[in-house]
Formats: sequence, structure tokens, C-alpha cells
Amino acid sequence: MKISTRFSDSIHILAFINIYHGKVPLTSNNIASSIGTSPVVVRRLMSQLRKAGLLNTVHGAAEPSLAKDPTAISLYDVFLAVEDNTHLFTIDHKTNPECIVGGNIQETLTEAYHQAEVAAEAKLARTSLQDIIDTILVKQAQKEARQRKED
Amino acid sequence: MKISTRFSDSIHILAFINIYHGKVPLTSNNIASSIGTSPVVVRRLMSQLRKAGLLNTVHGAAEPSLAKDPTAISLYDVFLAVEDNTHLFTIDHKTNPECIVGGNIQETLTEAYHQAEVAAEAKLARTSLQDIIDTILVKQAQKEARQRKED
DNA sequence: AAATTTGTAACTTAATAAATTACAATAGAT
DNA sequence: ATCTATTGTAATTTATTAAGTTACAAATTT
Repeated sequence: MKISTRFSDSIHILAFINIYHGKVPLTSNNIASSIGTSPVVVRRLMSQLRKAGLLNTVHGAAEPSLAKDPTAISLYDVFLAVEDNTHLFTIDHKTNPECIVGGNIQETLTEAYHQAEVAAEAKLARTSLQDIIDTILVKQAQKEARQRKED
Repeated sequence: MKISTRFSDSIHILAFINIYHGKVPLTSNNIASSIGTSPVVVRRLMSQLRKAGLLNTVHGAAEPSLAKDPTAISLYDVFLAVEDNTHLFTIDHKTNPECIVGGNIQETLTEAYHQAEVAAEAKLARTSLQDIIDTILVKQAQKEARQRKED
């Protein structure tokens, strides 16, 4: 019942590209350093984001750019782009069909889980990449203000 | 990173105990046959459900019983009882603190994920074990009606 | 007392996400 | 045109952990 860090890392990539565009070279290596992973992992995620229409990349050149305005990219878009198992809960598929419970619980839980998943997805759909970027920048500004006071 | 079926299996256990109470011996073996797992896995989950105050068990005797009315047990109660990592999304904790993004994204995503998680949890909290049992029994009745028509 | 069952610890197996290695394809600089 | 840096992707390895297994003490029932 665990979503991989691919989702988090993908949001990270997109936010990084937006914030550091024109400031540092947007190589998979630099992005990987910020995430704390390898450049290949970053390129693999960027490939998926590109296929989902969220990111433009140039083969051979470190010039990735967002394919849409950050206000038009939701966390749910990112989630769908990079998670292949988009289910938050897992149905046990090996239950005994001969049993009243085993024979009906899979369908029953599919419905119950679906409601919960949609509720979560709706929240992700209502949070934009821009919201995330804004929050990151606010937190950074707060951090720097605190730092200055300490000096 | 394998996704846990513990949540599904635990709902299964509780529904089984309610539906088959007085009809078949409620041994961990019988319950395991319905789920398609081993008796030890069942006993381990039952132990957690007992500690969470959802189930009564008797050491040495096959007499488990629900500790509360099924209308008073929510899926979220079960979820909390048997899942140790209750987070639906995973934060990447190894991001680079020196970077504006790496240094602020963990907190930022914690907040965003929390909203989505609460929305899903609220749906789970509003679905009771009784709802699940009712649905299982309705589906079973439909199945049997279809069966009779075919004969 | 014998047979059955629960409760739990310790260990093994299986599944898979993440990391690594390798290399072809492309871009840009000199 | 060649050299260097980079992306894109496949193939493989590693690390993690959920699930399954083994083992056995403790309690219950007959």
C-alpha cells in the first residue's frame, strides 16, 4: 500500500526545472544531485513525463522545459504519468471463490476502495505544480529570513 | 516494494467471522482457506485486530468474535489496526538540503499529500464493516439467483 | 492425558523499486 | 569533421520488504 518515490521525485524534477531555469544547466546530473539519485533515474522519469505531455526534452541537449504552464499541471497529472499501479489500495486476488466471502469480497472492496481513491485523486487534481513551486519558494524565503536574524 | 494485502485480508477476516459465526468452526485454518493464505498470516492479523480493540479471541479455542457491532467498525479502523505505514504516498527523504527544491520539497509534499490522504481516509471512515458484509451478501444472493435461472 | 488450536518469534522466499552499467543517438563547440 | 557532453533506453544488479514457512510454547476441549 505504498506509492513509490517516483511520484515525489517527478514533482521534484518539474519544480526544479521551473525554479532553476536559466540559473543552472538543467542536466539530468544536476537534477539528480538535488533529488539524491542517479541521472539515469531522472532521465527515465523525464521520459515518462515527456510521453505524458508534461515536459519537453531535447535529445543530446540539457534543455528540458515544461510543456504546459505550471498552473495547468496538476499533481494528479504527474501521478498518472509516472505511476503504473495507480491504485492506493490492493485487492487480494487469490481469495477462494467457493466461499461467500472469498467469492464476493474482491468486487466489494474494489467499489469501496474506488471511492476512497477518487477522493484522494480529486485532491491531487486540485493541487497544481504552481502551488508546489509557490510553497517551496515561500518556505525558502522564510528559511533565509530566519538565517539572517540569527546572524 | 510490494504492496500490502493486509488491509484487504483483515476486512476479509472480520467479515468471515461475522457471516460464518455459528455455521463453521472459526479456526485460523478455515479463515485462511477462504483468503487463500496460511493460518499463521491470519493469526498474525487477528492479533493486531485484537490489540486495536476490534476483535476478541480466545487462546487455544477457535472462538473469535467481533469486539464491536459491525456498524461501529469502519474500514479506517481496520486500516489503522493492521497497516504500520499508513501513508498512501511516499516522500523521498534523501533530497539535497542545499538546494532550494531539495531543501523544501519534503515539507511541501507532506502538506499536499496529507490533504489527499485525509480525503481518502474520510471515505474509509464512512464505510462500515456492516456495509461490506451487506454488499457481500447481496452479491452472493444475486449470484445464486442467476445460478437458479440457468438450471 | 491426548488432540486441537492460538500466539508469537525466527527465518526464508518472492516480488519489485531503485540503482547501476553500458552504449547508441544527438547536440554544440572548436 | 571531430571531440565532448548529454540524452534515451535496455539490461542487469542490489536492496528492501511483504508474504509465507517453520517451530514451539501456552491455552482449550474432549
